[in-house]
Amino acid sequence: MYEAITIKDISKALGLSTSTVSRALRGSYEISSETKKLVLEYAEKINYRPNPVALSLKGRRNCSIGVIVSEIANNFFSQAINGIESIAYNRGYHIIISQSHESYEREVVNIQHLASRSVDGLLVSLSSETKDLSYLMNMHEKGMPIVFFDRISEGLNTFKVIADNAKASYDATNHLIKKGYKRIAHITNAVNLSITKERLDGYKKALEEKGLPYNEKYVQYCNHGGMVAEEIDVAIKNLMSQKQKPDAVVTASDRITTCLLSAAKKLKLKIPENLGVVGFTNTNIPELFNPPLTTIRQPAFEMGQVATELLIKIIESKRPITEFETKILDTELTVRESA
Amino acid sequence: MYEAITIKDISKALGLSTSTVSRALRGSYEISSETKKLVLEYAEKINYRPNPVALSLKGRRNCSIGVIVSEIANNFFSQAINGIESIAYNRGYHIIISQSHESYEREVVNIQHLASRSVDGLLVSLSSETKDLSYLMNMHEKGMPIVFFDRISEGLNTFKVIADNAKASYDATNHLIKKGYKRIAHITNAVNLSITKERLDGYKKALEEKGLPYNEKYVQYCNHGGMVAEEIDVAIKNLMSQKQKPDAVVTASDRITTCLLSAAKKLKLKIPENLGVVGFTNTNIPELFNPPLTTIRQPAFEMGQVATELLIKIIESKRPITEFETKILDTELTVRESA
DNA sequence: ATTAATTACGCAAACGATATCGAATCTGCA
DNA sequence: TGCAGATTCGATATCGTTTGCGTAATTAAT
Repeated sequence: MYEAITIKDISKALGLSTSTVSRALRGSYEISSETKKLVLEYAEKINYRPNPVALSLKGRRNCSIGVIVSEIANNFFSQAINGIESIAYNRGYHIIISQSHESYEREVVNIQHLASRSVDGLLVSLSSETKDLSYLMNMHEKGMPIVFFDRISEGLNTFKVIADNAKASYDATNHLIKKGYKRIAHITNAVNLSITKERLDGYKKALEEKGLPYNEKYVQYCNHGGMVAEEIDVAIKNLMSQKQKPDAVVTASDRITTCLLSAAKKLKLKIPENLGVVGFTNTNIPELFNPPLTTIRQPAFEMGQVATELLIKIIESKRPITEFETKILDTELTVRESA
Repeated sequence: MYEAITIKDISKALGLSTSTVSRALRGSYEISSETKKLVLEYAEKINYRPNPVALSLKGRRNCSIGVIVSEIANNFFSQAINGIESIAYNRGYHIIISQSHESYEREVVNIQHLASRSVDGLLVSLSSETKDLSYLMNMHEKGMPIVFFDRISEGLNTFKVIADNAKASYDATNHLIKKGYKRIAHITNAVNLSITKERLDGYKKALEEKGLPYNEKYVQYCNHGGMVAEEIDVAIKNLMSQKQKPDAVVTASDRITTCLLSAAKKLKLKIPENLGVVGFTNTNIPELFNPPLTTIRQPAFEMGQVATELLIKIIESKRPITEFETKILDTELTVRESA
């Protein structure tokens, strides 16, 4: 197996004890400056790197952060991860990424694996299946720093970073209403996700304010967030088979938006004439779609950054933090041709 | 900090030694079946999980695989990672993902971090800056299993998994020629990447076979693979400022393709009338673009799967493997409206 | 000169799990 | 009864690092 230089190699070469070398490396005041210099220079010369595994075992900080998201192959999450990495890298942390694929079981397995590899903290965006948070609460109580982002839960008292989902869908719905659409549907994510509730609230509020009726049948849930293409087909079918077909849709995720466009193309539905579309999406090429998409863009990169800063704040805090807040970041509605 | 149940807790509770507990847990023949049963049941009851960090330190297998790619926010790589994960998960391995962001320095830092966290093996796709592989060769000689995928190097004798890039760009170029395009350009990745050479070869071969001249000025390299938008703008400007403007382009990456479409839109260039486009891209919605894209799709998911299977084969092999092969997977040309 | 304080370092235990070696108990056989 | 061999388990070293404690050597104070 791959073997590296250890502190023992240094101590042998220099005729010192391992403890002296260790302390010299860490700049302890107990070591004379000459010895320090000797050790430091030799370590530099042979390119010594402390073994993080041994450090972990000793219980010291690890300088690594575990990240769990449902799916990497998703613009929002890959951008968020880039934000996470940008901060982590600057602060000397490494990130370890896992995917839950919207499965509760895989979420638990992966998070436990991260914890047992002794990451210093966890950045969590919940799977759409997750209802029981006891495993996370357990870890949290035992002192594992955790910050939620995007898909959060009230069950855990810690920092949370989200987009202003309610306002975003309020704005989107409002925009459609202003454009003259009357029967606005909402295709959204799994029902128990925090983002789903937040977005639904904004959607309802906009309808209410303009005196439009709220029709339960106009809200379709995709339990796999659009990762399973069929569920979106079913959702669209459900919408379009109603007596009063909707004339516009607010879609709540990247996949849902694109699948809706595909379905509309198959059904020869003209956008925006037959169907207005405003979508939550973080694609960087909304203008290249046919038609160019009116989008709500979430500040994914910034969310990752803010969440990471908060997590590192917890990790590096001397005394336990008890006051937590939820950061809410603004979204951006960009009007193009789809509505 | 987060603390878990150890073998010591079990031994204390059961009045046994840690060695007995350890052996019982691993099913050693030296332990009586009653003791085994006792230990196993108790371990199950209190939900004991061996500490992977301690196992790593002991030098045993870790059941984790390090992955390094240039960019996660890239359809090809995120799909490849899903392929990697699908195999790894089934075989009981966890994956740890890092990004080089096309930087040699970050590649080295991240790979060394992965190695020092004692992953059992490495799945590597090189950054576009990487020329010096000595650090990887070093690890490889010391016994670290390594498999390259997509962006490979001849410098290391190990398994490699690539798409049939030469054939892919040959097919793409050929398709454009058949469609009547005469002056076909090629916007591609960094010059020292293996995929760049392979794709250029196929491009040249197609031109040669049809008796079309090869014009160096028609080949533009993007050293950041399109991550820096300007470099693509420059490439397009370089192409379009020539006396004999190209009438078609073969683009070599997702980003390059989409940036080209954006640029064409700005320049009011009509696709496919003024400019034929065939692009290497793994987007799952090529038909939603305007116009629908003629694409070369790489078998990203399968590449990830194959690479992972090979890596696990090396990891779990009793004796060192000395015979390595390079797997070449077929790509898929799908004709749509852009050419 | 004797004691106290300071400096500079080494010894050994610890983190959690495993493996080597050795020891205790039991069984079978002469 | 005595002894070899099998069976079952424990003590200990180990991985690489940190850390509490001990101690020798030097310096300062009385």
